[in-house]
Amino acid sequence: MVKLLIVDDDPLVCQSLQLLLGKETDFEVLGVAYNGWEAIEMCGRQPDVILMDIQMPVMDGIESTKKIKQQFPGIQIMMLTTFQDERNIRLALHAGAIGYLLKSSTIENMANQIRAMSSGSTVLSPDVLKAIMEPNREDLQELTEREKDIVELVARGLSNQEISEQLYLSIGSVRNMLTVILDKLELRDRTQLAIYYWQGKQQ
Amino acid sequence: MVKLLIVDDDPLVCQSLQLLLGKETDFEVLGVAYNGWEAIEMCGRQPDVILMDIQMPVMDGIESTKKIKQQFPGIQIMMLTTFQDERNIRLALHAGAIGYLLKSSTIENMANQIRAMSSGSTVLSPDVLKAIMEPNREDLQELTEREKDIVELVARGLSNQEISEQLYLSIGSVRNMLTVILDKLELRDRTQLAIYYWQGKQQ
DNA sequence: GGCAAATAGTTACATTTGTCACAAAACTTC
DNA sequence: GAAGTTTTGTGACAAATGTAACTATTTGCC
Repeated sequence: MVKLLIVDDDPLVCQSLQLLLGKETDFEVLGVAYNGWEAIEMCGRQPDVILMDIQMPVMDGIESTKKIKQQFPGIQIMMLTTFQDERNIRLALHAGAIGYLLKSSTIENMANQIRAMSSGSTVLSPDVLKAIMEPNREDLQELTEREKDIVELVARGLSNQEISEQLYLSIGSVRNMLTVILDKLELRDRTQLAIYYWQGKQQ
Repeated sequence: MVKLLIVDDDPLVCQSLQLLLGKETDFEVLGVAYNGWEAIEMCGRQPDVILMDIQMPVMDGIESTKKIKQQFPGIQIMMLTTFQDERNIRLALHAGAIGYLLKSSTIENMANQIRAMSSGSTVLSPDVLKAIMEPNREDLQELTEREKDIVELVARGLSNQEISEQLYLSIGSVRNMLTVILDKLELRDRTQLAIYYWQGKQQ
């Protein structure tokens, strides 16, 4: 029997999840909470799995995930979200969540995902996995095409000389463009640019 | 009903998985293959999910995952492995696998993981997730403690000046140590080091 | 005690990097 | 065709980076 706690500021979401998941014979919904604070208080009831919304008033999903994981490391937490927000994925997983799913899943899928999670496996939507594995191109949009080319090569560890050869440019141009890129992204040097490319904005 | 294909060069593993998973009422084991080639041939039987060993003769799990995903994108592939090899994780996921699990899982857990996968979710062991998200410390072992400290800070984008302040060293020492680090890891500059730290060796 | 490694330092040098000012094609867009 | 952006370039400069040679403590170990 998997004991569940549902945390979402929208009562409608809570109720429908409670109703639908409650129908599964191997699930028991211990209760619902409408914000992070209430969620922490309700951990006394010893749930196995918490389904947690990310955006909530009072205390958001990531904050409360951190707190819960500190006090109750055995509880598995799955973040629920309406869209995949790349920034939050990393934060949530670092906070200790082991699932990150879109609310659009069918109940049957969700139930299977919860079962897999309850044994400790990490469950993600495929998009979410992609977002973790692939470089962060989202904020590179303010760059021109040519600038993006340069970023790619810097992120592979090439020197200005090598970049100029790859792209058939003079070194001076490469350096000028790099200055513009660093300025646009508010970074200081190529190393920070490479880190940004692969890791995204720090905190 | 989830239709399965089991691929492993060890007949014992194949047989026991076939026997144990076959007991689940919602699973049907379509067959077993002993290498990547056979696996591709057997995809004609239209499995939903393939459980695939990584190390196999003739054609390994990653190669055949790539091929299968090209020809049959709808088939979900879960890699099975006896230990978590950080290098293979990325390769397997890039090849198109959406699960990466240790063979040591119980059959019940494995069944739940397969069910979650069959709906398209990615399922990973928590260690595996950690390996993807956390920096690659494996080959940093040949460095001394102090050198690792420096690597950490370079990988956060700090300048030599800033590193020397953080660690209470002279800039000269930082630069000397960095030279040694780059030499040990066969890298050229701090940017390549940062990339290596976050991304690991480029294939 | 002696040896090896790790830690920390200095000085000097060559190279790379990043910035700035300025400019000229090439390309869109109105 | 005028205006604005993108792309490309030069030259000069300051700062940061990486390397090399050499030294001095400290630490752990046989």
